[in-house]
Amino acid sequence: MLSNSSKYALKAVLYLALHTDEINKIMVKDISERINVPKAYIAKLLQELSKRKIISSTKGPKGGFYLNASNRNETIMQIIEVIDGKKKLESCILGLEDCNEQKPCPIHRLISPSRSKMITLLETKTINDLATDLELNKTFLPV
Amino acid sequence: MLSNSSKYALKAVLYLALHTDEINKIMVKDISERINVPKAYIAKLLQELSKRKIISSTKGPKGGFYLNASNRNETIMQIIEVIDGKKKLESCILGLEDCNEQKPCPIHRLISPSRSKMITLLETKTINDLATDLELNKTFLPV
DNA sequence: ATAAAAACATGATATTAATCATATTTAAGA
DNA sequence: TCTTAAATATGATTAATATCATGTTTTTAT
Ligand code: FES
Ligand code: FES
Repeated sequence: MLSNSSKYALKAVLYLALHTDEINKIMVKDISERINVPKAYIAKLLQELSKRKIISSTKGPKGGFYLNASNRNETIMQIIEVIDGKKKLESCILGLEDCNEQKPCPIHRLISPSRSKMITLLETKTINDLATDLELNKTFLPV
Repeated sequence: MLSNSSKYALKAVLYLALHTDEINKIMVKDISERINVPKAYIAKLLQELSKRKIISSTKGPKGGFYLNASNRNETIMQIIEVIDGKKKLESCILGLEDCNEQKPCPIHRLISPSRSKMITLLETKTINDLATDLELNKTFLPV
């Protein structure tokens, strides 16, 4: 469903949501340790997210990664899109070129409603929404 | 979501459902051509499915692969399980060791109901069900 | 100005999944 | 019973992901 890279990216961004802001930044070494993902690997992902303005960063001493208010309103899907590309979730489950109601493959109707629901949720929920759940201990983000 | 291998396997089994029985078998070379999957690749998958009794086969001249009545009542999920393993669909989308309601990850509640629905359907629908839809032109299986 | 600390850019290696190849076994038919 | 046509078993190669490494640029503080 999601690549390892997307999972890691999502974890990292949620960690940033809980522990950073414009004042309190965190560097890749610390993120890596806290979410238990290899430093060089998560660094590459964070750099990509930063380039696409999903997260923020500043170089140099006292620099690091963080989320600003605008970043917090990005949706889950935007992260997934940057890392995995959009088609991955929407493509035909049997690998048909294009997935639609007019010429559905044998399992299209079985999974399409559930999948659409899922996609809509991922497109709607923001980083902030998930961070709030975590803060209220409604959900958990183990290492 | 599904591996390439599972997709191919599913296509192949559906093709068998439409075009074979105990009398009329088909050999791997022909399946390969009709579903547009490399011969050596689909051969390996069919052999695995045959070993697990999801499909039937006989060796030697006039031999080939086919579905018997019992095969037709296998569910979609059984095919996926043989090829991909069950955990692939049920595992936590963030890669958490175990996915459950007690300690849900931040997106568990977003996707869990849809995913459960999907899994139930895959566990319920049989090869025969899908083949019937195809025969009635309710669904399509392009190459 | 300069040194140090951080992200950034780029590329190399390792692991896994996808694909291909081939020798062996089994069954049908002459 | 011998030849041939098929699946079967096993392994090799290739391609895609995941992982790691390192030099470059920017910024802060001396
Ligand atoms: S056509 Fe296959 S999932 Fe939509
Ligand atoms: S705990 Fe992550 S999807 Fe269930």
